[in-house]
Amino acid sequence: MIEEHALFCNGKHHKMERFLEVCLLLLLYDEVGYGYGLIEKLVFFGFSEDELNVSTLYRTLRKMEKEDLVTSNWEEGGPGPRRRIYETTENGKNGLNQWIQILKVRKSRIEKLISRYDDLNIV
Amino acid sequence: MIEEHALFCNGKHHKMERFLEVCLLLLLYDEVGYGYGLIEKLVFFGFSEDELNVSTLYRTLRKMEKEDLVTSNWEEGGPGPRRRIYETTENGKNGLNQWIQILKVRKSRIEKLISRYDDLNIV
DNA sequence: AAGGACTATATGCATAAGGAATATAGCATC
DNA sequence: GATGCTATATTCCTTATGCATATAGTCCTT
Repeated sequence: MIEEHALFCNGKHHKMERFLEVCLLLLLYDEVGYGYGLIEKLVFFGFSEDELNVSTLYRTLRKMEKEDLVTSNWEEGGPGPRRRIYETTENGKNGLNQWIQILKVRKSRIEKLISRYDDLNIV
Repeated sequence: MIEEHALFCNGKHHKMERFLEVCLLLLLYDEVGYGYGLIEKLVFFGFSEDELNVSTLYRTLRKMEKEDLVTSNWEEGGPGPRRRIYETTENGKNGLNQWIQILKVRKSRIEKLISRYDDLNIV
């Protein structure tokens, strides 16, 4: 019984499409960052450290670089392993603006659905 | 320039994952429905008639039936082509309850992101 | 009644997002 | 120099979804 429900709502497929990408654009808007370090900052947006997939993060950053939303450089000196430091491009900043509009639409759709659900008056 | 931004935010990939599925569960919660007819009702949730992909709709309904979230029967009599009439199962109703919780989380994440974006004070 | 328009459902092909596992490599510390 | 940690990268796979196309019955018009 419970297992069936778990089956329905299980897994990791509750991410909003490209939401990670938008979070990254926002985090990099006014300060640079690197892959591993960004993970901690993503907690702010509700990503738990184990929920967030490291490979997804790196793949996303590289993809965003290809699309000229961010650029990267290897860190000069510094302790520990080398870090690839990312920063947002102008193009990325414009893209963020547009994504915010899209997210507002998403939000209002969710609100509509929830309020209609509440109207059902389920016991 | 504008084209590049369009490139970033173009296409149809701004759907929330499995959002359609949840809308269908809600629409079928207290009254039955069939594929084509559900399209009109989905407008309520922000799906424009051309935005909504018909094949996606039918495929989604069939998938939900496989997962025992809905059941279907061919309509008896009635004018026009035969319709496959869907209704929600108990399992589907429980699933909806769970999805609502997930959507509340999604919503709060979006809100957090938007408010942080507003804090940037972009001209 | 033949043709065309419309309703309704279904399927094959392709792409994109993202998870799991694994690989590589430098640095730290003992 | 062996072990463990930090950091980045890649391969394989599944899922969600769009586009195009197929099928078939009904209705309307001439």
